[in-house]
Amino acid sequence: MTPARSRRPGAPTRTERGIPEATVARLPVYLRALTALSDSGIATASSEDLATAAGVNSAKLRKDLSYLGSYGTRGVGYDVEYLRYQIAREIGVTQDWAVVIVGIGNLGHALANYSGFGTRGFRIVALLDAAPELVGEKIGDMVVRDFAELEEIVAADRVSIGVITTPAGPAQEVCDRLVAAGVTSILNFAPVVLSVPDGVDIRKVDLSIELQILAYHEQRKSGEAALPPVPELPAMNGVVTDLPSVGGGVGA
Amino acid sequence: MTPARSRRPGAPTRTERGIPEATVARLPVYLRALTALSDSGIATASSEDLATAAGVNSAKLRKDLSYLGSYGTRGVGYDVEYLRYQIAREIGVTQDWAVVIVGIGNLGHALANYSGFGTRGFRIVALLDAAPELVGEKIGDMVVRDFAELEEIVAADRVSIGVITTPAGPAQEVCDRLVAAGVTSILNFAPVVLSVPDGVDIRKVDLSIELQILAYHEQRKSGEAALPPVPELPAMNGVVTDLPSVGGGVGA
DNA sequence: AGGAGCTTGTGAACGTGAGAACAAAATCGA
DNA sequence: TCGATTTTGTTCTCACGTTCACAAGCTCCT
Repeated sequence: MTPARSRRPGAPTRTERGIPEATVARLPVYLRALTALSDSGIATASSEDLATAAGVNSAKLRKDLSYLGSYGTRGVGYDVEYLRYQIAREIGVTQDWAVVIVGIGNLGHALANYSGFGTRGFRIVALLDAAPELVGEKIGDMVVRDFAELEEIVAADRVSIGVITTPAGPAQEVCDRLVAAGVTSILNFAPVVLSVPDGVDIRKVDLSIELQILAYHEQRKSGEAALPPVPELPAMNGVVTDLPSVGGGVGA
Repeated sequence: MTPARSRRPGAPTRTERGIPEATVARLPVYLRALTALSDSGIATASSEDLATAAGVNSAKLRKDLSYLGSYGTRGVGYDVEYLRYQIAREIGVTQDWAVVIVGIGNLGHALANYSGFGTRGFRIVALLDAAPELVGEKIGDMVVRDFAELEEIVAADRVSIGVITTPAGPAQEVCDRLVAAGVTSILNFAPVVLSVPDGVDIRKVDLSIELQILAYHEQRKSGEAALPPVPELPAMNGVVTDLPSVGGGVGA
């Protein structure tokens, strides 16, 4: 065997850059699992414990964490509080991010009422809508303001994250205005593909797509033998195609 | 060369099984793009056109479509209506799927009010909540019913898809009840990892995770040089860890 | 003090997905 | 009728992500 007593050429140099995207997407899940363990009074957890709590494979979890650094102790596990802080810092939720929500329809309302933003990494600084009948409405301790005030608000509060909960129609225009105002991250609930310049991050949440993916698998389960044959240029009655936005309210 | 005049050993046998998961997740996007093209009165589209509308690479789109069969015409493109029908059929939205929503808090309200389910592949058959003060409330043309009626409703309406919009606490219990009642696909908005038996599909939509992913990239953009050094077992004041559910309302 | 027993961190194998490139097939014009 | 042009369907290659398996390293017990 003769295990070459490990002495790497260069220092390990914590990667600090280049965490795989798939790993980034799981870090918030680990953070939540760690919080749950912490609330249960558990001070130390093995990768197996953590993996179970987060619903993933333990090898994957260990590899994911290894991108952040070596925060565990062999033979023992991870210190829950310490690891929790490290992940929170890596994600960036040890500071508060200012957020605006555009489009105060049903979904915008729901997000605005959501009473957990203030002290938890994200701070809603404005609810915006272009419909005059909505402007001035009170939601929780906030008031809906006119979409025209966007630029002013973004500049004043250093807003970097925008949430779009408008219908599909005005979404691209709203997006363009957000980007022009200086927002560099967008969470889009409208059922459209938004185009943004390089340097702007965009993520999409789409209820209808999620349901359709479930429907596909559901059909596979129940319909095994009942699949209709492939029709040749069929009668097109009752073709189902799309689901409109959950949000609503911003006019042109 | 001697191109063996294509005559495959067996019939081409449309795969009919084994469409890659990544492709399945994009089919609804293509469906939406096709609907948009159709609404614009466009009868034929090339893979390039479609790819632009769907926000993907044209080679990827062609490969995705090839899993469904050969529905295009070389030198011409795709018949919009025909392809739209084929994708809708493959996904399974040419039929209606019965859906129940459990947890009529802010988000549950928003989804219930969402006026696009009826004629579009999914039909909400019940809104359920365990809180007595919510039961009986009218939302649109539906009435909130008691969660205790779940089993009866699932059996009567052949419900196969359940949407969970409760807080984290009761989510697993609600999930277990749904599964026991016969639901085999679940869309979960509660911020917990749900465990389900084999054969049950589950998908998760999580606002706080999406925001945290954006925050990570945002920090990378703005914080380049401002990253604090790694502290050794730091003071844990103000650590941000998690965001509670958007939904709410189901009591134990 | 030394060995037994755990658990992390990581190298290597494997599988899936993305993109480039091109042959096959269809239309259109001469 | 035949060649030029267009666009699909598919093959090949590369990159990424997942999982296995194990050496390194830590603690605890004797």
